[in-house]
Amino acid sequence: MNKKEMIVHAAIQVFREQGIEKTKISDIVKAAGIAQGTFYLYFPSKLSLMPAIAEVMVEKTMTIVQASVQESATFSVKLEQLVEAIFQVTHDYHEIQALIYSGLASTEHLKEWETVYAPFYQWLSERLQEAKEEGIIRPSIHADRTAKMIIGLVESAAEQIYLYDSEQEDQARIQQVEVNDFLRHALGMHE
Amino acid sequence: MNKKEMIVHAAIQVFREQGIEKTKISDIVKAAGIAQGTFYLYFPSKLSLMPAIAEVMVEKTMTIVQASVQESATFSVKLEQLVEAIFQVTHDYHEIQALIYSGLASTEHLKEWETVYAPFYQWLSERLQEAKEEGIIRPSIHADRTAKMIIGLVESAAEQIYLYDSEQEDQARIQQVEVNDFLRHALGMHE
Amino acid sequence: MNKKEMIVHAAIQVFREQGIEKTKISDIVKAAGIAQGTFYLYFPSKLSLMPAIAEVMVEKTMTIVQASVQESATFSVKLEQLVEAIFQVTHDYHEIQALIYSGLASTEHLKEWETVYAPFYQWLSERLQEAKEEGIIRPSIHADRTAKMIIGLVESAAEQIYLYDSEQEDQARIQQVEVNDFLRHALGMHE
Amino acid sequence: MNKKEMIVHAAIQVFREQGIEKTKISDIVKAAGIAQGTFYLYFPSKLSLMPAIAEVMVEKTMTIVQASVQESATFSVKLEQLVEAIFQVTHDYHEIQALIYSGLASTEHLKEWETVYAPFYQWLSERLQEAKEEGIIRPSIHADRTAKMIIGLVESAAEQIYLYDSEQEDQARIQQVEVNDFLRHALGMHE
DNA sequence: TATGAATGAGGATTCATTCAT
DNA sequence: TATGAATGAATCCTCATTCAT
Repeated sequence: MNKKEMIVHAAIQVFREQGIEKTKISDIVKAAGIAQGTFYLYFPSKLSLMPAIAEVMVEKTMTIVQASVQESATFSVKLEQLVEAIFQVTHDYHEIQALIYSGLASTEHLKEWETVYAPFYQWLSERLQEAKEEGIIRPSIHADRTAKMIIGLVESAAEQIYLYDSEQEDQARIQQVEVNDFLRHALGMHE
Repeated sequence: MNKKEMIVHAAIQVFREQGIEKTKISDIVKAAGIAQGTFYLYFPSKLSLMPAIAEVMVEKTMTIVQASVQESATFSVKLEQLVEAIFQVTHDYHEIQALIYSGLASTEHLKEWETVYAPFYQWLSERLQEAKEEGIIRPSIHADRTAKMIIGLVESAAEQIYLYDSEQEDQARIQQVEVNDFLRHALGMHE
Repeated sequence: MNKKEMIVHAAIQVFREQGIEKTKISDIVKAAGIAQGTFYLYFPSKLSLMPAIAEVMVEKTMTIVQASVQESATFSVKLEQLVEAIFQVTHDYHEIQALIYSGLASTEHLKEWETVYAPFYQWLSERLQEAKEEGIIRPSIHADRTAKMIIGLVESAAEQIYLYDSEQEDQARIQQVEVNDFLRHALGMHE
Repeated sequence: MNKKEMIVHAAIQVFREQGIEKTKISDIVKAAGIAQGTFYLYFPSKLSLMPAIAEVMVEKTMTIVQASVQESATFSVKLEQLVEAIFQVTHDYHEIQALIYSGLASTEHLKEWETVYAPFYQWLSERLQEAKEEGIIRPSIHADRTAKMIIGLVESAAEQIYLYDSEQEDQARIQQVEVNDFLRHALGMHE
């Protein structure tokens, strides 16, 4: 892992522990095990870390999603596995997701959001397209748009749980079932 | 408009222009046309503004929603009008929504989120309950949870538009249709 | 004495003691008995102090010159008194003069030099003009130019002493005599 | 040109462009086209460059002076040629002269000033001595002191021009005539 | 209530200098 | 000799907060 990656990973860790506002650059470098000045060789400011962090987070998500979703499963199961994976990532990293969101939103890095999320959107879009061709979901589904909508919906549903009821695992289970049900109907799935 | 409101409105304006992080209290008081010290007569800190801002925003949203949704309309139409209203508010205030989100999320004001959004959730939950009782939507719908899910979905769908395609009104139209379609199926509406 | 003046005087004192380079803003504020931040209410940087310091120094010089030079004295004596005064000021403040020079020279404040020195130049120019009219100095003297030349010459002669022989008062005496002699001839004075 | 000279010349160039204070060693090495660490193989610090720069400047001056002043000319003409040469050098390098002055003055390198200027002072002192022996200038002239005084006077007169009227060549001409006149009288030259 | 100059702790940032390669 | 990434002490500067008026 090179220095830049070390900084990003240290930042994720520290941000999770104490939030962005309260995190000093000195905390990040301490966690990364590098000198104060070294930070500035790679990033001009704290906020400029955000796109790099977002990228890592989406990669993590993709990794978990791809590990969770079995190629051989039916689309219906795949969808459940996707929801499961997103709830999982949100559970593990919900502080970070809020941070990324605000970090990207509050800066000029907005445009990078699309780029960063692109592989995730694309992956789901392809799965939807297949399902549509197999007649498993209603033909009126527009794969690209629906992919974004589903990811948005599931993330927001998952965040709601950990936002308010951060301890209650039960709530997560119930919410997840509800989301699956909601999606199945929304997509017009039969069986 | 009293001083407290002046501060809140000045803050919304300045936050929209330069983001939360880059905004100093001195910027806010300058915009509000008051003295530095006066701020502290009304708010103990910059972040304590957030719930007040969120409240104003949700009020704006509720006002628009209630103005848009006709009591006499069918549930199906009501739902469309709700989507329309949320897209509208998001269009006008999408920067602020990100700010509120990050502002509430990054502080200890998290708990207030629920309070602030409560009237909106409740309003939709009641509409869903009615529709369920009238047999217009599937009986398996859990009104409270679904209300949150719908608002989350519609907001995230609307934000996606204004995040990337902030100028393209057409995109908004198409996305809106898609959302309506998605919701109708998800709720299991017949007719 | 207002805060701005307090800062300028503290800066002069500290610069004399330890030089510009080695002086931290924190040293200046400590000497001025004010808080760190207060400095920045009045000056944006250390170098921006220079014109203000130069002004004070020229005022000091003018004060000493005017106290030393008797209105009733002959021009010849006035000139000697002027030389005496400049050697005096240079003796007391030679560190500062180098600082002012480099401080003004190394920044964009060059134009202010003229303004700051103007009253001194003018005072001598008027004396020269009088002497010319009285036939005490040669008629070919151009009062304005010669005033600057004399001040430049005497300052540089005085600095040379304190630059190299900073302790040797004798050297100063001899150099002063030499300068007076030089000037008397240069001006074509017959007593 | 060896590395040491490359560094000195790069430093002169960068100092002229942005002043001493604002110049980082990294700027100098960039201009010199060498690596950061290489600087320290030749100079222990930024300020230790100053004597080397001063030396180069005095060499330049001496070269111009020696090229301008004809051995065969009368002392009167030699003096004019000297003034001409100093005005020339000041015109070309007045920023640097201020820098050297402040650079040498603000450090512990003060003693080196004498060394660096020595050949120039000595050259003029010898010319004055000759003129004195030939009875061309008044016998009361002290060659060594007067040499320093003259160089100080001419440099300060020249700087005044380029400090304020950096574009006005006419001013330089007039000032030069005045200086020559002033010197001729000061030295008590007949013929 | 309202003011705004003053505060000073906190943290960002710089940059001369080092040293393993 | 030459390199340039890494260092971290030194210092700048900000800005939330206070308080005398």
